[in-house]
Amino acid sequence: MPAITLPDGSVRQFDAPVTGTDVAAAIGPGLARAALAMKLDGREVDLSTLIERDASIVFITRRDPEALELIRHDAAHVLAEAVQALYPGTQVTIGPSIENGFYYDFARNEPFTPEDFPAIEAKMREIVGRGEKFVREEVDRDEAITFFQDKGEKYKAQLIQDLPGTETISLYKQGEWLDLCRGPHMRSTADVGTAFKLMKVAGAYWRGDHRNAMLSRIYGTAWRDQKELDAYLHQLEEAERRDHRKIGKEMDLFHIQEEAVGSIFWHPKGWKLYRTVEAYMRRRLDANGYQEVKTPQLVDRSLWEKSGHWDNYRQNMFITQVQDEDKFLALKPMNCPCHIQIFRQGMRSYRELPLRMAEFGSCHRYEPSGALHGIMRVRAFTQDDAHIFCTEEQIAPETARFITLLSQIYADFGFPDFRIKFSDRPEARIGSDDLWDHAEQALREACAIAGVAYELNPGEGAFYGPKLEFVLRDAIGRDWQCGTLQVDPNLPERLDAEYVGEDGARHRPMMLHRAILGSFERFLGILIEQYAGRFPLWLAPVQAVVATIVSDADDYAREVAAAFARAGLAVETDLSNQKINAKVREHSLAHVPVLAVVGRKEAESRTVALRRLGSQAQEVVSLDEAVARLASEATPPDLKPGNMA
RNA sequence: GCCGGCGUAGCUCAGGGGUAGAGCAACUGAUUCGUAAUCAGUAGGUCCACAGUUCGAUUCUGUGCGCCGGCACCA
Repeated sequence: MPAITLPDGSVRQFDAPVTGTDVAAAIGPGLARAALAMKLDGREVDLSTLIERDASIVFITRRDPEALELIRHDAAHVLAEAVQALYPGTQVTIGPSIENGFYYDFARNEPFTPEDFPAIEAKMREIVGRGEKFVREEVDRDEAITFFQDKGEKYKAQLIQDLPGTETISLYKQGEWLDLCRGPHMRSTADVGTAFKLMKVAGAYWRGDHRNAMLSRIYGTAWRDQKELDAYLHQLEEAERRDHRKIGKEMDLFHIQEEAVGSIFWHPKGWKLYRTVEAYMRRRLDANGYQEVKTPQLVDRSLWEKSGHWDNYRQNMFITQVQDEDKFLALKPMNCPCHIQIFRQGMRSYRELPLRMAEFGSCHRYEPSGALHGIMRVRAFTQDDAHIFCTEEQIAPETARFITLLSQIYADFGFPDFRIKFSDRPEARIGSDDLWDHAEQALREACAIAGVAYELNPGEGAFYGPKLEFVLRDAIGRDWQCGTLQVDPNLPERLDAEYVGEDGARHRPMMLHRAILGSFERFLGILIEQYAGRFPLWLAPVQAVVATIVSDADDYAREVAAAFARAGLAVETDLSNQKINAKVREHSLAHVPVLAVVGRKEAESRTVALRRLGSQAQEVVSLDEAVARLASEATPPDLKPGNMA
């Protein structure tokens, strides 16, 4: 007879097997109404699950974080039913809950369009309104396969076929409609509520494999209530406003045009921003024991053959041939082979290790057209690349040192939070298990030393070694890998890098590929979105505009601008024949952080009226004080007094 | 690369089988004004490219290119 333990530690005895529904009802009518599902001994299950033995229960109500996932998963089922009701002959495949919502992949000859959404949403509301109970049914595997095959649902039949033989096959019914599903579900379709919205249609490969058929995916978002849904939609709108492509245009930072797809035309202001970031990075690297180098763009095929890129990466490389010559040169897609060439010059000693070789390396990769995205994913980019040549014992301390540097740099750019993914050995790999054990252990150790947490990304390491990936999130919620650190024993081997050890013998160094920004292009895109174009003063490409109220102040305005410029500030003047209101508006829209307004009063008293972006307030200060204050604020974080690296 | 959508002035967009329109920006003139748009005027277009249908295509059809959203890719 089951004894049920509740989260508060209390125990309830039942003299016959009970369901979660029974237990909730026994506790009280409020809970009976609110409970959507439960955790039975830690496992999420339907409320209707029969409990025959002693167990602990935690009920899941709409308030709980787990509820969102249930709502979204159930919404996917409701979407599938609605689509099959409206478009007979459509096959269902899978429909999971995802961050912020859900999707369902359908197989249908006609693709869906957003014009179909109102009808589908109406049908979904109807299904939710009916409040059909979700009923779980466990079935025999072969019967289930036959059942779905007879229905013409060949994808579902295949799914079951490929499930491991030990897996229980369960179906969930909602009224007449049913779907293969592991569960759990809430009580009925009514629990989905009405705070959902279909968002977009997309193509997606069956089972995520590009060799398979392309299915029609419908994305939706679903929330606990209308308020949450509205907030989410509002957040999306806000994110769109921050899109770096839009702001890049508004602030005149860069453009891309058809004749150079995937490459960026940096405009003066954009390039100023780029140079600010580059100069900062260079100072940080210099202060951290890196040696900067510069290596060739065009490198003969033979080096790529030795490095293995010619065999494994050629389809992504831009290859050139000079007229009348039989030689193939390739634009480098990465810098590592070139860095090894520098390492190989002369004889290296163990005393030189760890040797940290950095390059702002211009790389070209022929990325698939569909991968291109503004300045975040391009074909011509500049990595803040470095390779650390070291011994096996130095992997952990060097990695820890790297993480510390990276954290400092991300913090300076306004990203105190980032995610670390630890990718360990993949199926297809080279190198002994012993070597992998060592390398993985070293990375784990480094994370421990640096005091950072990571998530495991199993099997996602490079074929030659494990890696850490450092991920930042853009305004629209997309994740971008920026930093990386990869352990590579392979390339030094292939390209024959060696050093003389303490023992007088020759040894292979380890190589750590590492980047912090990833590429300047991607990182600047993320920076633009992070600040929505309202950069902190040290990053802003135009730091101040001196604007006049009357033309009598023109001379003084020029004087103010000259004083600002002498203090190293990027300053412009606006002597145009416009009202101050118009000037304020114009430069605010251009995201200029400081507006220094001068009229007759300021010219006479040798002051300026400072107005900061995003504030209505103005502060009148003396010219000298304005210069001192702004110059100090515009100092890059690594050059601030007391903050030197 | 694949699926879908889109491509009209510098920008944001409207329109539509009879060779195009708005607002902002630009330019000219007037205005000298105290913190988010002063007024008036002028100029600006191979309606992405090519082919087809048509008396006639920017509009319809096809192909290509590019962009956007996904998917796949991302040493």
